[in-house]
Amino acid sequence: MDEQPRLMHSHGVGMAGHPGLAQHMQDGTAGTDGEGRKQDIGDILQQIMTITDQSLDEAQARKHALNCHRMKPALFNVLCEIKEKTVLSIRGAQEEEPPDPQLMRLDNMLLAEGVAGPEKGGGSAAAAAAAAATGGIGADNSAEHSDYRAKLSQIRQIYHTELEKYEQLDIVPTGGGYGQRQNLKKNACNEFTTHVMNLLREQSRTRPISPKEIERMVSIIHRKFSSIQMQLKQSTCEAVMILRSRFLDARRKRRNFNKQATEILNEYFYSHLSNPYPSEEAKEELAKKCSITVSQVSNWFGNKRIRYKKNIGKFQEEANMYAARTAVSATSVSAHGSQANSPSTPNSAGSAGSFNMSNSGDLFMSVQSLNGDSYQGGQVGANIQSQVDTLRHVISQTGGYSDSLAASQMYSPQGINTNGGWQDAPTPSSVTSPTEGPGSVHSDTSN
DNA sequence: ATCGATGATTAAGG
DNA sequence: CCTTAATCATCGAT
Repeated sequence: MDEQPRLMHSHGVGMAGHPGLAQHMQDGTAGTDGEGRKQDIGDILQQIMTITDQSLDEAQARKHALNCHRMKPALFNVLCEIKEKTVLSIRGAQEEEPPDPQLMRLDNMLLAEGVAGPEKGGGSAAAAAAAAATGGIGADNSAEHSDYRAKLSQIRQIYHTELEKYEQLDIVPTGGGYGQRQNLKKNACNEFTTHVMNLLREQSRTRPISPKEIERMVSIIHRKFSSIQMQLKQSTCEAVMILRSRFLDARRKRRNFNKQATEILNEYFYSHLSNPYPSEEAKEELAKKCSITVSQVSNWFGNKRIRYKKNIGKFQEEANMYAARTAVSATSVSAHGSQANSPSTPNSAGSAGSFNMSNSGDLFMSVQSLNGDSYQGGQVGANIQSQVDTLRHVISQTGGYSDSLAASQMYSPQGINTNGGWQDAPTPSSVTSPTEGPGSVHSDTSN
């Protein structure tokens, strides 16, 4: 495009298209004195100003005369050749790049995410509706999943409509570049390409534009559109990734466990406070009871342990409560019941099912805390109170702690000593806690 | 809007 | 794999 003035110049000179103008230009280039040049420019400007005065017919006739000039084809070819050598050789270098690995990666990913592939199912809206309609307990999960799918299909739709615009199909400049195009789908790329092609063909009547050059231009356009496509794919990938992280990252859709599950977990925790490492079976059982996964149980215990250890005081009340509960269920049958043989939690929330006192150490601890503060004793009843009394007695004998501060301090010897935690407990996951040797805990306590 | 509680993830160590 | 410790991101109450 930028060569236009020069080419026009060439035409003017070579073909005498505009006698007056050519004359002056020749004069201008030949003359060396500034005086004459200035005058030439003035003349040229004058002519340019008056060029619109010429009738259209006259211009057309002149153009026609140009086109039909006998020297035109030869000159045209020569000029094309020269242009080929000078201008086009510069950018002939980067042709036919190999398939971009990044593009392939993007394609693969889009395919894997179901964005690029064929539409599946009868429209995801229906699927989403169906999933949402199932309702019930699992509704939360499936609803979010369907929401995810709906969003994904939205992305997918945008992607496809956009992609179609930029897709390039069969623009075949057959033979000499004046060939016919076939199967032209109407989209931005093809429209633009044909437009440019037509424009260049039109101009090739007045400018030296070889068919080869048109072809090259087409390929340049295609490259540009390819890069647009690439960008589209890239941003689609990004969108999918964001969507994924938004919906599939469990952290982001965290739901608190329901109260019952928390109760069960807490009961297990506080009744095994000396060694709160449930075995694999225990975890499975807890998971089943709480309707959560085993790894969620593991997470819960991991979090609980660390948070309990970090701030025991904060958990006192909770500890009291669960310990008291355990104690109640244990004492209410007024028997030192041995464990149920399964690694089950002491008692399932609220029900008077399995009364078991996991170990006396824990009870001891719980009562210590009762001794300390804030326990109102409402539902517990007299037998607990008596135990409190007894233990208070014991405590006062052994340690001499008598105020609420003592309670929190008394927790630590349980197993968490100042040096760091339950670490001297038996190998965590290999111990099925309910079948523990009672003595060990006591010895722990006495430390 | 803010803030503590909480489930999940990550890094480091075994 | 397991753990701990730190951290993230959300929930839920205020």
